[in-house]
Amino acid sequence: MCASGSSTVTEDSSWTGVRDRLRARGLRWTPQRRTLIEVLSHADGHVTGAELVERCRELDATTTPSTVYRTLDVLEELGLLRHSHGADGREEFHVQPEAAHGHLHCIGCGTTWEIGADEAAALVGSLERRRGFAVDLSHLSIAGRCATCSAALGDQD
Amino acid sequence: MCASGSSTVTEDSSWTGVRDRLRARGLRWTPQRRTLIEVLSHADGHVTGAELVERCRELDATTTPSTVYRTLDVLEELGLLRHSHGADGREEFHVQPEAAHGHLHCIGCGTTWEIGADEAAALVGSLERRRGFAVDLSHLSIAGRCATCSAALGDQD
DNA sequence: ACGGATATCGCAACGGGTTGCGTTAACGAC
DNA sequence: GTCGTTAACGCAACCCGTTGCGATATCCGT
Repeated sequence: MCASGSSTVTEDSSWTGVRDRLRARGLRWTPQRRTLIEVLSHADGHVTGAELVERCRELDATTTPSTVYRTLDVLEELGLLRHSHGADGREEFHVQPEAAHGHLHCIGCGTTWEIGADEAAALVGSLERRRGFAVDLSHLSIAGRCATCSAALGDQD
Repeated sequence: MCASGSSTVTEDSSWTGVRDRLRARGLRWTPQRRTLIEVLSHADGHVTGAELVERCRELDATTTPSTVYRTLDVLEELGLLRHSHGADGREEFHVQPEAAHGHLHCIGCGTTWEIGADEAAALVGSLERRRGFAVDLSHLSIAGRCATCSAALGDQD
């Protein structure tokens, strides 16, 4: 729904150029990679590694986990995606990192929200100033309790 | 420094009372749990689950991972420890949570630093104000690049 | 179109952690 | 001390992700 750009979108989101970007680096364009790119080009937002493997298997039943994970690593090096770890420690991939953003995860209800650069500014700025530490926002995952769950705790517990 | 209380500390850090706290809840005091408590009472700071299993095995070669992890869950419920996930998503346990603190992990050199409530105040306060979200500081792990590694990148890359 | 260099594949095994289930044993009651 | 209840144990299997290695196939030069 509403890919940010041209009107007739044929799923061009840098994915079309991947083949050449790989080759330019001496890397190869294989059927397995094509499959994963296909999957990724239809994924928006966040996906776990296992989900990606699953979806690849739908397109090509012979898909192997190791190949998928290895290709994900390559694509991350190319900057086409980023990964972080959810509240449970599992991998979560961010496709098409148009804007770096972190995540907020409520341990009460399990809901996840995105937080943008503006909201994280306080944290990022503070660490940058005090330590010279450059926060990788896209890898940031913060756990806690959302307003609703906090209130619920206050009420009944 | 300054274990909150008596002067001569014989590793009494709530560990001594665990047995009774368990029983008070209808839970049981078993040799396996005793072993884990023994290990925990000598661990300070951060340990991974695997490390704890390892150390338990040193005391009791028959130790089983599942038992250790299950007991860790119980102890966490009792508030005797907390766990978070490192940059690689692996579990990390914080023993004797005297003061909640988060972690900073440099993806360049791999070093980890603790950040206290004061340093996280900016973040915590901002999210609290804007969303009513109560951050679980002890579960917070921030990835990025430390001053040194950032500088190195600027120089040569 | 062919052939060589080597990136990638697929397999199998591993590592950390979790889960289901039948068996054992801790604990409270008598 | 004995007994019954049931928490906890240990095993085996699983899940997600990673790694080593021999086999395959992509790509480049000719």
